[in-house]
Amino acid sequence: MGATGVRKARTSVRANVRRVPGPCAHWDDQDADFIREVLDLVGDKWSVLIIGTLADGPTRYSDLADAIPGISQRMLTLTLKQLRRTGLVDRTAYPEVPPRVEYSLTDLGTSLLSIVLALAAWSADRHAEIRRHQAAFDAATAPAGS
Amino acid sequence: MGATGVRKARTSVRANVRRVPGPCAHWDDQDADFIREVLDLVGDKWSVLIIGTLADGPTRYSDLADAIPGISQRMLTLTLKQLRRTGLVDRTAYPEVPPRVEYSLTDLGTSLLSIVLALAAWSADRHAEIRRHQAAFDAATAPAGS
DNA sequence: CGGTATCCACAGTGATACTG
DNA sequence: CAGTATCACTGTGGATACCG
Repeated sequence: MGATGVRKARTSVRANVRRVPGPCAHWDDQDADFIREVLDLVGDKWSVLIIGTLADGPTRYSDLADAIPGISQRMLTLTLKQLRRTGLVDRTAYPEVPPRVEYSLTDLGTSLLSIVLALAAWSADRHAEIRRHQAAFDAATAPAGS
Repeated sequence: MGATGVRKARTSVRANVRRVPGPCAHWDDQDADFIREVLDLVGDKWSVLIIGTLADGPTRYSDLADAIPGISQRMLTLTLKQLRRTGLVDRTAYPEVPPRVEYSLTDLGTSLLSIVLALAAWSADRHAEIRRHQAAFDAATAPAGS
């Protein structure tokens, strides 16, 4: 991997006592924006599903639609375009008739996939614990009323 | 870490040729739902910022509001509640006057933080590359018109 | 101080129909 | 087959005002 690590405190000597408008020790405002961008990209309803599907190899438009039940043509097209714009997926159109178009993960997309996989592992691992917390919280919060 | 790894192909022997309604090799529909839940949680506008700020240690409500410029009281309260419900943050109210309330990351929250940090590192690392792709894509897409 | 309640605007998404 | 166009709906989030 290349130069990893969130850029550290670029702003001179951050005093030992944090002055308020400094967001947190892990990233500065600038980094926070990058994270938000990636989160906006990946946090939408379909991106991760598409990336996961493409991880199996190049896939045709209609196969993607089949592999991801519930997605509309509109959202499939829109999300793919978004993903392409970010450089996460590639599009290859074969000038045949009937037309055939294949989408595939770029290296960038593959590198993101590994993080998504880590998140997936975390989700699966902690899912039960989360459910318990939710149940406990809901029980403690809404015990009023019938 | 406990039993990590996204649960693998529970559905008998998945034929070597993927039959369409199987989403992808990395997770099944069920896992996909878990991921979506976590993504919904973390993909919203403020959760990650709050988690990052709380990573520095227990923080008061008003300090959070100061540390995260632009957040409204409504969203701060709402997001904290959501985070609490999921078991990612703890709330401690001190029965003083004036009232004092501190929020802190739970172990669960801390474990998620490490993944978020990985994502942050990825963002910072690939940011320039992404920007290039976006610029190239936009140039190739909208060259028509003036 | 640490919230809650109400109203409103808008971006994201789905359904449907049409096109190259 | 692989999209695009249009419309309508809904959830998310901002502004503001009020409460314990």
